[in-house]
Amino acid sequence: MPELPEVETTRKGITPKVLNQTVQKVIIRQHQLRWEIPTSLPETLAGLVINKISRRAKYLLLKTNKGHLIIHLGMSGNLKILPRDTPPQKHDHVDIEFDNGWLLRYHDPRRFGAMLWTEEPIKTFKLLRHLGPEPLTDEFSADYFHRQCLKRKVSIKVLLMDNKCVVGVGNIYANESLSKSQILPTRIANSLSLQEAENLVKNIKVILEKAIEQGGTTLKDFSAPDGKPGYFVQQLAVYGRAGQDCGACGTPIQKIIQAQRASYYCSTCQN
DNA sequence: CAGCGCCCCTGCCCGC
DNA sequence: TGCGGGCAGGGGCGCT
Repeated sequence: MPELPEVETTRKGITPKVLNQTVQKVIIRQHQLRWEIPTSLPETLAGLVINKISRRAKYLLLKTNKGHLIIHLGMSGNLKILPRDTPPQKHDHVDIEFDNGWLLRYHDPRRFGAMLWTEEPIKTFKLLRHLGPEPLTDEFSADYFHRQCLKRKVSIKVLLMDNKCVVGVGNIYANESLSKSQILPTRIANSLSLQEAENLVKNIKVILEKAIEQGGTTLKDFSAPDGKPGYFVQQLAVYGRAGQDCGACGTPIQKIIQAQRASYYCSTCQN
């Protein structure tokens, strides 16, 4: 479900009801996510104030003065803000209740997500330590990206989804960025010219920013914490459009599998 | 280290 | 209508 724009939409959505609020109670109905939720989390969090809500890659970071609650939504997770006594439904695994009467509810059918706690500095936390730059920062520049390309022999699509190179670009936006940049997903990374890398970097930023503006992409069941769907799905040029005509030239969109993930492209527009 | 394939899990859609 | 197979927005991990 969530790539960077969806996680960012979630972060913005929960902030008004969660920031500076005190945790009153934590209910865990299902501990088994990607990693087991610490059994001690309810007692750890009780009474703590969430004093910052940020994002690193696709991880949401809820800071308290004792440590960070780290939430990942995996493929199918979402967070909802609900009135405290809303009855739970299937796959509603965790509730975090606040003093202000609102509830932060974690829902994740496939349970590929995670909810972890760390008291060490967030930058050295194991899962975050080796991550590449955020795509929407200046650190993710054409020069940087082209240097990364030159030393890699994988396809450009696979490189875009490698968190050591750049974070937050998942399958939808990798395909869409390559489409907009007129680069085939199968191109070997080190074959990109500086101009192509520059263009690709620019388009990744443009597409992610536009997707954030539109509340992300709702394919099946993603929605913001207030229940609103994301509207970027209307902008998709290639993702999920196998067999349909390319909007620019009419050639049917192709679908192939790379690294166990679907890639979509126009064989006329992309080279 | 780079590259690659394997999984974790549920739900839905499609073809028979 | 029922059932089996394939596929889905992620990404850490273990192997070569």
